[in-house]
Amino acid sequence: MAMDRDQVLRDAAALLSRKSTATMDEVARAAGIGRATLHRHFAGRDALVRALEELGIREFEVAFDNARLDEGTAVEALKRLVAQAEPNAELLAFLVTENQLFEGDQVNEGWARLDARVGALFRRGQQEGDIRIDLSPAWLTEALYGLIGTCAWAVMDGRVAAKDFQYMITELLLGGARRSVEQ
Amino acid sequence: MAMDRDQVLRDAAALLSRKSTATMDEVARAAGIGRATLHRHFAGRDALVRALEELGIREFEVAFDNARLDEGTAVEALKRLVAQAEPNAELLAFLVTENQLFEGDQVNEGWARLDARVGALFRRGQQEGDIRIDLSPAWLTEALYGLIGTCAWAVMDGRVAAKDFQYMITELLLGGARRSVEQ
DNA sequence: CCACGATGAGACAGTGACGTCTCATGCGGG
DNA sequence: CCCGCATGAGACGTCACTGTCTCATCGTGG
Repeated sequence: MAMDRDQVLRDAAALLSRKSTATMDEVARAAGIGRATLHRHFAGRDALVRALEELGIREFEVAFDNARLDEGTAVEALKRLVAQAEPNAELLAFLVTENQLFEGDQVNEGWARLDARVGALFRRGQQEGDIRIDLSPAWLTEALYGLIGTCAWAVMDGRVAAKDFQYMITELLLGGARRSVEQ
Repeated sequence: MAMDRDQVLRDAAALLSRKSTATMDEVARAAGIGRATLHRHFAGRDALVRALEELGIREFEVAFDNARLDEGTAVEALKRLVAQAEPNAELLAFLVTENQLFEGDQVNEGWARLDARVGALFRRGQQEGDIRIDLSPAWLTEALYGLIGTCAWAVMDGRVAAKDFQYMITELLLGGARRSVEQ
């Protein structure tokens, strides 16, 4: 009976990230509930999107905490972060692409905080000599988001195996595609 | 007087990739034309999206040809490809995220051909020993698209300088973020 | 200078999604 | 066992977008 609000939001994100013009009815069916129930819990489409944003921020705050970004090397922390982010990758994919949220230059405070944490992680890696300094933390942050979203889509479409999620992202982001001598 | 059809499509892609629910009126204003004119050239929203798809495929076919993917090493060819793709990066970003185009598993033939060319490039790099074999060509292809789109957005939002476009993508995709010993 | 073609602005009806409502169903707790 | 509450299905009016139309304007070529 009790509708799993977070699960509904996750299903909505999975659909909307691929078909952003989806109807409220389509969203409801994708989540396995009726349209009326969807409207009972989210006043409208805007409210739904804002709830998605809130859930995303909340989940990633938790993921960041669980990844213990301050422990060990930045590289190790980044791998933990990707692993923690996986369950909400589709949500991230939706939020990254749906930038109508950030209209009017009033970037959401929560996102700014997350951006700062990721940026700080890359900056720490640069200071410790583990991360290249010719790639800006801002770009590395964007690239991390982009690769997580891209991989989430690739998994959804069956082009990448779900079990390879963390490996594909971290290996590409950290090591790159080029085959080095020592590898 | 003469409306630049391709430029209108590019402006539309830049807007729609960030706000996929944008109105036809918003698209027209973003392109600097009237709504009536937009409708004169594109029968409707579907026709507009299909025109975007066609333009994207056409432009990237040309970009691929100009990049001469068969010449030199795969790494060199990839760098040329990214450079050639830059003018249409926003278009690619829209097409990659707007996967409602590919409903019903009837993937557009043109896209399949482009995918095949990129995949073949990575495969050649793997065979020649320049590209890692533990990252599948399918994933590398997706990652390339994703990074181009992500970088296009980052440039649009001012988080990455436009002049760094090619460098940021190729260096991250090929070399990764980790600082190697010999670098 | 004139005529033609394209464009922008606005009006107009049609349409489809939205948001709200009611009612019947079904599960769970008391 | 029965009551209560959440849900699903459907109906309904509203509204925003759509697609088409007309008309005035503009600049371009003849």
